[in-house]
Amino acid sequence: MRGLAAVMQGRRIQYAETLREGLRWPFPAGLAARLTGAQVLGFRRRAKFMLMRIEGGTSVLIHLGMSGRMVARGAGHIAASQGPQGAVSDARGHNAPPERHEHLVMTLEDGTRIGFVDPRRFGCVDLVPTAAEDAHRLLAGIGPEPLEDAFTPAVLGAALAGRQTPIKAALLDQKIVAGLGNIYVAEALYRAGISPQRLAGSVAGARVLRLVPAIKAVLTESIEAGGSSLRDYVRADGEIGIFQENFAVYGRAGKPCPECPGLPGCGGVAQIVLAGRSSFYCPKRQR
DNA sequence: CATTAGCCCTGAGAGC
DNA sequence: TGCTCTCAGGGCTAAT
Repeated sequence: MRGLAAVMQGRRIQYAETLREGLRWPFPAGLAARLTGAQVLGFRRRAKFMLMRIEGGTSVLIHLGMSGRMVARGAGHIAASQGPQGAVSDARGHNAPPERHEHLVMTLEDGTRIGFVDPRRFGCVDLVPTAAEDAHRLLAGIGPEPLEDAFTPAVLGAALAGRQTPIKAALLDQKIVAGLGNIYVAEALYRAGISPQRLAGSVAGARVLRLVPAIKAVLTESIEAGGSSLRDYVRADGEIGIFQENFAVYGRAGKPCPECPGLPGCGGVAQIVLAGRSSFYCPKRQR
């Protein structure tokens, strides 16, 4: 979102075009027309959704899903494309051929072209009145923002109390806390020394006191590193985030965790499936 | 109500 | 080289 804001905030969208009917859901009627000619007023984020305020009291709600990315190119911006499609890096403006899996294109007056690229099409775009952003059906009921001061051990502890589901599943539940995904849940639980299998209701006392700062630290550090770039994700400016280099457990099955450097009898990071998702943890450090 | 399985998609990598 | 199989930053919906 910060990358997009740097490119789009205060600028006017000269022309917008949808290149297919929709992604996860059909694009809202008149999306391209609403974007065309509108000035971009500002951005905010709620959970994993970006909200782009444009003229006319409208906001554009954007979710990148699993494989989505916003790509800015032309007018001096570095292309985010990679591989064989990299040849379009010096293409400018709206006449450039669409990148593979580019579904929505916005061209600014200076020729910058911003594309929503999403191979798996799990992402979504919708329009919502700016005055009622949080009333959108996809945002209603979402839990507290983990980086805000209001997210305290007391608040998380209350949300987890009585829950019989594994803490891993509870933290992925956006109604309990907003914006955590599979990677950051794994990393936060590692730092807090909590097993992903532990029942959520039993995460209390000292464990919640460790978990809340662990969540805040993981997210803050990753944002500072530009995010985590696995497979196809790149930021709007084409640079990749580098937080994946700091993963302690995610994707590191069998390798020693940072705190247990190859001790005899230690099998290293374990991988199990919880809530339908791969979970990585150190059985020695996480209880 | 709380929790889980299925499903929406394409692409990359592993194994044969 | 090419095929098949499995898995991947998410989250809605139906079933249990």
